[in-house]
Amino acid sequence: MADPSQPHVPKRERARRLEAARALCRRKGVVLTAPRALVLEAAIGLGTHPTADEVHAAVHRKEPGIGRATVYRALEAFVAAGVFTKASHTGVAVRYDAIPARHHHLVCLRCDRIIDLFDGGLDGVAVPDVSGLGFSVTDIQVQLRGLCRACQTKEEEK
Amino acid sequence: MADPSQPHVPKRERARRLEAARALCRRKGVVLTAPRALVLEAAIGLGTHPTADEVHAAVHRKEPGIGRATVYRALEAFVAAGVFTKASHTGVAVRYDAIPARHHHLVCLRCDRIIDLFDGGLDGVAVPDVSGLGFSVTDIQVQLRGLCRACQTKEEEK
DNA sequence: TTAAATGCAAATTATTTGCTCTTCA
DNA sequence: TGAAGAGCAAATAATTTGCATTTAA
Repeated sequence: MADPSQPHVPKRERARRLEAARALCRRKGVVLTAPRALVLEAAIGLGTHPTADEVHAAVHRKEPGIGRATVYRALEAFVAAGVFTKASHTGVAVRYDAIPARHHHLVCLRCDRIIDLFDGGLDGVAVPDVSGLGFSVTDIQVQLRGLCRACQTKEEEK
Repeated sequence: MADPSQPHVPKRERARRLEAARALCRRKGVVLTAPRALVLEAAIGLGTHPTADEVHAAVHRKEPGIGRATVYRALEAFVAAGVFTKASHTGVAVRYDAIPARHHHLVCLRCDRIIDLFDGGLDGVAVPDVSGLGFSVTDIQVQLRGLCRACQTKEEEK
């Protein structure tokens, strides 16, 4: 089931990513148990931006014994270690934005708070031409991810 | 329950936003029924980036008869009309990103597909200084939102 | 040998849907 | 009058948690 809008990632590149991810796990002290190794491999192998359930399905095909919770927990462990990131999402609930004017967002990775950022410099970012990918852009937005003040304090306390 | 990390939005500004939103609804043919008017007011009044449930709670305080589904449907109607946007989230499931290298995303607003974009120009965007907001940035990412090729076709068919 | 990871099932949370009743053009 | 919106309850989907068991440093 190839995804035509997702440029194909060659096998060599995926192998490279996998090796880099393994190395990062080692460095960060994330133990690569057998189930986690499968999760890592599946998530990278899928190539797109898989959901936890898609990863679970792929893993489950190879090793039916592996449960959903294990996959969810492994993915979160990878995110915590900086091996993966979450794309276009924080928190479990949709957040609505009532400001029509162009603006940007500070996204706290710990508490999912979103803070508005009005910044002329960012507004000036030129929209690259992605028509070659068949994509039509209606909106451009910069996300700065990190920790809000409150969460920085909480992290220090740990 | 004021949110200290969210700069306070003065009453005058909120009133302006509310009026602009009402005008946009009129122009887009979104009928502002009584429940929808309350949703609009609550979502803008909350000032932050509320979840559907937070909006529902606020509306419910004023008018206990209004159900959750009505709030969800109203918010989606506003998004469809371009009155609101979704901040930092598309789709209902978290999507994981296995690419550690700096890159950006095309986000399809219709099918929630995420497409990687490697673009030197965007990589060069300078991170603005937001230490004044107490925020520490670890990552900057540009999101281009719009419609992927497949969804453009589907929209035309409608 | 002990803290961390797993597997399963149950619980929670977020969102959607079916259906009937109401409302507004 | 006829299509769109509302309200409620039930269904579905995504994610988390509790707990007994296994595994890796």
